[in-house]
Amino acid sequence: MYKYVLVLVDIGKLGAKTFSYLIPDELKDKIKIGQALLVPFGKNRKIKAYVVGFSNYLEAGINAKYVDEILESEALFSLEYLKLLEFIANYYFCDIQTVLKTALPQKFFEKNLKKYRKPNIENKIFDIEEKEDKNTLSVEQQKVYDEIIRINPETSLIYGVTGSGKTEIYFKLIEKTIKEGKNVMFLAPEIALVSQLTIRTMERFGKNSCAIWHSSITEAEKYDVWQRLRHNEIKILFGARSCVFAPMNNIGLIIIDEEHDSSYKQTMPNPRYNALVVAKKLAELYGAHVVMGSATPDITSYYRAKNSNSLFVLKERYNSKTMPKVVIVDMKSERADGNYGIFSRTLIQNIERTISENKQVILLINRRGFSTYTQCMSCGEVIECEKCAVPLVYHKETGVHKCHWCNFEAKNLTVCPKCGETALENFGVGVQRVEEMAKKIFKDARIARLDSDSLNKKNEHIEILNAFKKGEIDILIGTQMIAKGLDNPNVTLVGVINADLSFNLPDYRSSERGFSILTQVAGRSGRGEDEGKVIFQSYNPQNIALLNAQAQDYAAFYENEIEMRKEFNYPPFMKIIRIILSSKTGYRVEHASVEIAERLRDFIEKQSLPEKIIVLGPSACVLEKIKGEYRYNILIKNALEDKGHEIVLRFLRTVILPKDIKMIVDADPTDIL
DNA sequence: AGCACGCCGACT
DNA sequence: GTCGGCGTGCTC
Repeated sequence: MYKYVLVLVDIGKLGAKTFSYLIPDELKDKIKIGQALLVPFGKNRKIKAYVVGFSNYLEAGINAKYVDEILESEALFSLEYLKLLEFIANYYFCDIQTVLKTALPQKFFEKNLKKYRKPNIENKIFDIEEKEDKNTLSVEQQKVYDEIIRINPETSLIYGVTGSGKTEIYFKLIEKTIKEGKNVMFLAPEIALVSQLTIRTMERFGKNSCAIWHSSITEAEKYDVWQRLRHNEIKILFGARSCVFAPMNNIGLIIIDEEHDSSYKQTMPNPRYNALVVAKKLAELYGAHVVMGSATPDITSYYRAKNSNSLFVLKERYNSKTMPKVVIVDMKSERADGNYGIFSRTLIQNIERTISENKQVILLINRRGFSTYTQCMSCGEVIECEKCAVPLVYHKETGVHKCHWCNFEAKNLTVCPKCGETALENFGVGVQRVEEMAKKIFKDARIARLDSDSLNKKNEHIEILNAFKKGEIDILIGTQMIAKGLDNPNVTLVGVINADLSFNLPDYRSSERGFSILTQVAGRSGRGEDEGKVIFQSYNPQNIALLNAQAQDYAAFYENEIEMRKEFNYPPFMKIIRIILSSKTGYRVEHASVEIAERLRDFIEKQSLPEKIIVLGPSACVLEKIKGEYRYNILIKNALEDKGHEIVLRFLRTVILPKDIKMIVDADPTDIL
């Protein structure tokens, strides 16, 4: 029997920590993992703490106190659950407390200790009419479904062009899983998509035993859903990234729709987890299956699926709709012909025709604000954010120069901060400029803009989308937000103002992202009866990824991309772990980075695994200064999967940094800027 | 978070 | 000379 119980407490902004307490005799055998205890903390304070483990010894110098009592005898999570979180902590190089703090609803840590009543909230915001199951699978869909069942891989990838009806296959799989008495977790990358999916699925399966889990549901609801999950009252759980932390038992199937989407990876605070990785681990723990789907799969997912006989392809559009016709317009020759505008003649003509036919247009410009940078025409100074070393972006609507990295805003900036001349000019094209130009050119058209800056006003986003759906808007102009999910049969033209933008970031995944965005927007065109058209404007029309996107040929894109990945040792051939060091003082981080990289190389050399782990850097990050912090990064490429990970983890445990230097470790980063 | 310890300005 | 400012650090 154990002497001490290991407990998680939540102490303010510093995050959660674990502490050890003595188990009093009367509570021996009664304390279990996942229970809430009342423990003394600091001077005459009592706080709530969750049981996360047991032990028989203490670190030197610690004076353990006794547990007061058990607050909630019913466990809120299981040992398996903790194991999952432990895996995440190791994989993403952070401590288990941080993972626990992210995973558990905040309500768990509430100060007041009064007993919780079950909140009388229905986690069902929808009015659902159950529809009859009259949708039969097409021959191709049925074939894919049968193959998945026959081969039965742990992880399947359905690669199907937009509109090929992946959802119908998901439904069949859900049906089968539920019949077998198991539960389903259904993930989508964004809350809006989760809602759509939920409605469709509930129409099909009824709304009983369904629930939703993502960062925007209320704490009370989360608490309620948590309890229902613990009592196995939920059969289908819909959610976004954080849904993988919901304590669902008896999972038989995890569906991950739009698996290529970068939202599945948490980039900001630790743990920087990827829901796909967690889902696979979850599935492993429960003997469940993972089924992923995408029209533009993640290169790594596709590679793995292809090489493990778990790739399933849907080639045809459902209801045999034709794919939209895609045209690339060479903006260089447009200039040579004297058109220096944002819109090519082809695009203008097509927009005019589309509107005159009472059809709708979507224009994508992957850049917020009015312009891309502001320069002084007197001294040449480019206006940068003082804290971030990136150009400030002019937002005409609000008359403000804004930093897209720290949200700093300079108001009424009319004179050059360096030379004092009134000679500032805005260069480059952002959504706001496109909107302005479009309003000038298409005077009679009803035009709206949708980007993350227009989200400030509540509900504006939804109102715009509704208006567009109702046909009250002719041209919808937006950033990549509009590339996803929009299903509007009246849209027959999609224009991409600058198709080169996404390809030109100094990052190994920029081609993949570019291809994916272009393919996704292209898929917004021609979803109804009429054939769709897509126009990509480009200054580099020979770009292979762009041509692949034009041909909507993922397989060709994949073949090119995988060659590059192989040649330069990028994923899937080697995994990346990125160490970012930062500090207010530039030379301090630089020195620390050099030292750490050296020690890391030594450490790895001692393992004698030549060429299996490569350490690159340190080098200044592409974004070398953010929020006043200078940034350096070390890139580790690892061909040993888990073993390499383990070596890096062991090394990192030996690192002690001066406190003015911060370190972030990002496993499988989505970008390396 | 709370509560203690700790080293510099204006007060009965 | 002291009361108290909230900066920093610790809580099993």
